[in-house]
Amino acid sequence: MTAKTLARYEARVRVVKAMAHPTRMFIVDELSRTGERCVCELTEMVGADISTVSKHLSLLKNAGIIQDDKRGNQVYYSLRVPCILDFFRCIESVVGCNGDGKTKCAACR
Amino acid sequence: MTAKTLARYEARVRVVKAMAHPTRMFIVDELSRTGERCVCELTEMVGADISTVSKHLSLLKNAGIIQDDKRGNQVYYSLRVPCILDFFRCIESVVGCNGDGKTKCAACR
DNA sequence: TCGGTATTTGGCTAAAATGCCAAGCGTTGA
DNA sequence: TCAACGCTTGGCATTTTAGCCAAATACCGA
Repeated sequence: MTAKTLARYEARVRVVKAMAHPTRMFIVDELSRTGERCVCELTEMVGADISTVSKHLSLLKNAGIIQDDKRGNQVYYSLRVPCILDFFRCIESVVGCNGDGKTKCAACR
Repeated sequence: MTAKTLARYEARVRVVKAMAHPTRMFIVDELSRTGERCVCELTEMVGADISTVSKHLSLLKNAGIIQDDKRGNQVYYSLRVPCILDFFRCIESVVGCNGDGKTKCAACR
């Protein structure tokens, strides 16, 4: 594996890792359905400490998946790249595809 | 977030986490292009200890992404779910989409 | 049966990820 | 001006992940 090839995989991994947590996945899913949410709303939905949620949001933002918009003393987050929505379809396909060749699986043709 | 909702995200996370490593992502990509590879072939391509690669393969297998086929004293691995291929397209879309509304991005419409 | 090859597993150390509390900061409204 | 609110950041303990070596296991050919 060349350095260049490795770099390409590392770029992908940054995005994938950002999604590799139940709370963060929930947040992205929630933002995809409601457009935007402030930190306190997400915190209540998630049920964790607000500092924890804030760090999850920061991580998603650094990965380029969400963006923030400060309004008053609140910060609203929303998806930065609509394409991230396809991500869930992809994952769900794998989750629901048991590979036996019989089960219906959207992505398995 | 209900227990049921959490469970759904955790199922997704298991798949996503399995892909969240450069070596494992490379392996899946390689298998998608060549059909199957034995452990020693992948080990040489990756350039890590064979035990390390073996553990990565075990992890991918447990996530339901790849399957193994023992033949002689070698073990050949291949993709178990073809739908995992869409995964790369999705990620690549996010990686290549800077969200400025100008850049071309397959998934961003 | 024995040595050699291919792979997995156990053990261990180092690094990264999580989550809470406490402290810091900017904004709003008295 | 100041107290309250919303959020972020620093610090710290705990858990998870990664990767190497060594040992164990499985199979092949002589």
